[in-house]
Amino acid sequence: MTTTRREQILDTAATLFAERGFHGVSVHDIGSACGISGPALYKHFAGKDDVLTQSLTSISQRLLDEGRSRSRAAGSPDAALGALIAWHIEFALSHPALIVIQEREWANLRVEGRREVRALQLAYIDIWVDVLRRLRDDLDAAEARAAVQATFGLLNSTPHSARISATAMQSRLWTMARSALLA
Amino acid sequence: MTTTRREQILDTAATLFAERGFHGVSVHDIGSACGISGPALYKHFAGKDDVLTQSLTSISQRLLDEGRSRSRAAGSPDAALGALIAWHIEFALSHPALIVIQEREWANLRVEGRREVRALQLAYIDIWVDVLRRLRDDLDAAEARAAVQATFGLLNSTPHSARISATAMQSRLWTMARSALLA
DNA sequence: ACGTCAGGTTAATGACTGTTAACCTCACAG
DNA sequence: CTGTGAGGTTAACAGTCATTAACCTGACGT
Repeated sequence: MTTTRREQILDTAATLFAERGFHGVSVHDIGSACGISGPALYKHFAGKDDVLTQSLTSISQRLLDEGRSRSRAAGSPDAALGALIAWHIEFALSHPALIVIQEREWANLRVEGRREVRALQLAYIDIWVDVLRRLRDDLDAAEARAAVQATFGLLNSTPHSARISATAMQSRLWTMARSALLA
Repeated sequence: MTTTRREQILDTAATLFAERGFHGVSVHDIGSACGISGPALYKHFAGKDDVLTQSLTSISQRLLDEGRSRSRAAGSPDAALGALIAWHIEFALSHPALIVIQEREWANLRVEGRREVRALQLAYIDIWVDVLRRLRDDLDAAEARAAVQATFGLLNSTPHSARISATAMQSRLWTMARSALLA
């Protein structure tokens, strides 16, 4: 695999941020975990903030793109909902650190980046809301949005538990999310 | 209301920790938000760590005590589950900052405090697991625990959404949690 | 052969951190 | 009265932080 230094930094920084929080990690920590040391980070990023910003935007973009594509590919609203749930679970299980920082560290972004990430997150939510409301005409937009965000909480809980096998967790979360949304 | 300075510090510190994370808040920030300044905090706590520790243990203790009492007071496993869900929602909706730091900042505790908080959290989870397994004999202990933690994720998501009225949110979360657990 | 430049290095910087020390004030028990 | 202790204050501490500056190396196009 051809991981550039840049990607390596983003990866290890995400892990460290997930463990100790943005302010709990120093640039020395990040560099050190990459085999380089401290200020070398500035050859690839404008600063520590920039590392977080790039992480969060790339995560949000990826969730959005794949979610949109899988939802479109589905034949029915019901299939689309199932596909969205499966995709989110797949991502959360394979990238727990990214899920953690995406839901916890966006308050540490500077205004510009925060707006961008927020917009991407809202677009992702909207995909879910559209699909859900096609299956539940009793929900108005605000209620549907609340239900979707609650479901994200459910699916994003994996990093905090994870005692059973990945496949068992996968199918259990899928069932729980589906019945929570359609209840 | 008779809020002592000590309680005031715990309260405002919890809010600040929830907003910017433990390392993102200085003792000057905390004191300043209380109308006192900086080192005055040491007249009430052994240090910054101590503030977080006291916060988290008191939160976990309170969740556990009330959860245990409400679960015992219920007439049936089904009623007990409903009561547990209602209690957790009630707490999460009225103390969003406490919910946030309880699920996010326990890694910043020193070993002793971390063990204590972890034990309280596990005891709380066990109450839920016992009730759930009385209703679902198809779940082994590990699966039930995973399901309960996923439900916590769902219920704890309120601080990140909350656009609809409290009562609407309350009943929606209740329904979602119940059907997720019993699916 | 050679300049250039991407990607490292260490040293230095000023700001900010948690914590301690030394001092002040005032309510109030004796 | 008086003195004592709870609950404040500011000043000073050693460390750590993100960031910049100045310098080094080696691959590589020409």
